Amino acid sequence: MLHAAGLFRKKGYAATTMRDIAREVGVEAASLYNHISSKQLILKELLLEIAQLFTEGMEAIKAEEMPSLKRMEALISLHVDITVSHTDAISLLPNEWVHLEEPALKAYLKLRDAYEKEFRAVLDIAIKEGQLEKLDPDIAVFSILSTLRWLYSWYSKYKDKDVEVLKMELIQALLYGISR
Amino acid sequence: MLHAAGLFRKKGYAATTMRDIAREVGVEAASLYNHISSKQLILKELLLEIAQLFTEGMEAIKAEEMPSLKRMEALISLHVDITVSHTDAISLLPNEWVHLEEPALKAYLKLRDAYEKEFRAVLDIAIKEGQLEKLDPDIAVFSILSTLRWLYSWYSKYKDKDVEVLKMELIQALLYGISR
DNA sequence: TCTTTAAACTAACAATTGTTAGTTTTAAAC
DNA sequence: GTTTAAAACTAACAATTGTTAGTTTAAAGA
Repeated sequence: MLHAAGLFRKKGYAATTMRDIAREVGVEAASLYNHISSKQLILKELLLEIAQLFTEGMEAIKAEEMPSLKRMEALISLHVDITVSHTDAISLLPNEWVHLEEPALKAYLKLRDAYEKEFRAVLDIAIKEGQLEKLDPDIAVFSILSTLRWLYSWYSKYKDKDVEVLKMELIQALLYGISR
Repeated sequence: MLHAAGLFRKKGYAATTMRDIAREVGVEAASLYNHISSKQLILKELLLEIAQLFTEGMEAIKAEEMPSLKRMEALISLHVDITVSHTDAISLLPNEWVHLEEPALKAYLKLRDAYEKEFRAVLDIAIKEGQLEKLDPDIAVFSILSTLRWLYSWYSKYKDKDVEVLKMELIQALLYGISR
């Protein structure tokens, strides 16, 4: 599973063969089927696991009582935590989900869209409360999420970076950089 | 070529077959070979054309005399212009370049790395001149480029948006949002 | 109208794909 | 030491892949 994630990241789902994965594991391709029932299922489990982590993280943050700006900070922390702990798998979110087949595709998109909607809701409140510069919320949410989505590739080059420092710097750049 | 770009974007290079492209064009797969000599060459031409556009744009901006902050603005405009005029092809830059074979791969990476280096140099000067908040330049360049890279997917949802307005908003969010 | 050239077609190829069937090995439980 | 179950193996399959060869059609120039 971890081997597959690394290969999917490096070559993409479609270009990764079961024989590639098997070679990485040190086994013949057919032997993989004693452990998983299809290539497609590997992708599904990887993507839905990450999506689940985000969904649960969002639930926890919504449940806790705090100012909306602190909520934004918590969301950024959440992205950093998942990126650090699941670097390969999270790299599949931006693009490889297109290879999901139904019904997994619908399930994944449902989680993703719900997450984005809630992310945006938190940002909207922060803007409405006047805690962030008055700028197009569309642009703001897109800009912040772009950076957080791409974080995995940046993090791979700075693996020794302290995670808490990274969180602070991102919070600074993405939130307080544009706060008044 | 444009058909191929659209399919590569939607399904990825590896998962797009020559028969897919042919169907889109309204022709049999073998007929494509009267016009291009291989699938790989389509990818190479698409990616290197975009890389060339960025390289030339950077050249032009470097050649002109202006304050470093205006230079950053010009770079953002460049990204927006290329994104708007080549939305499908630019979507291949973040991931699909991994399917380039040598020697095209080296050529592409050379252009990309040179561009990023020069982008970073412009930002460094702006920071050194005290025109931008004092923050980790690594994070700043990563954050700005992430947003600009993902712009194509955002733009696809807001195709009717005025391009000049979009440029201004992005400049505001990415630069003056963090200026002092 | 005839010739020529570009571009379409059909048919097929060799290689690679995900996956299955059937068999042998490994290793833990008794 | 035997039994049992998990997990490896070899061999093969049907489908799909990029691409080539050879042929027919379309269209433009003479």
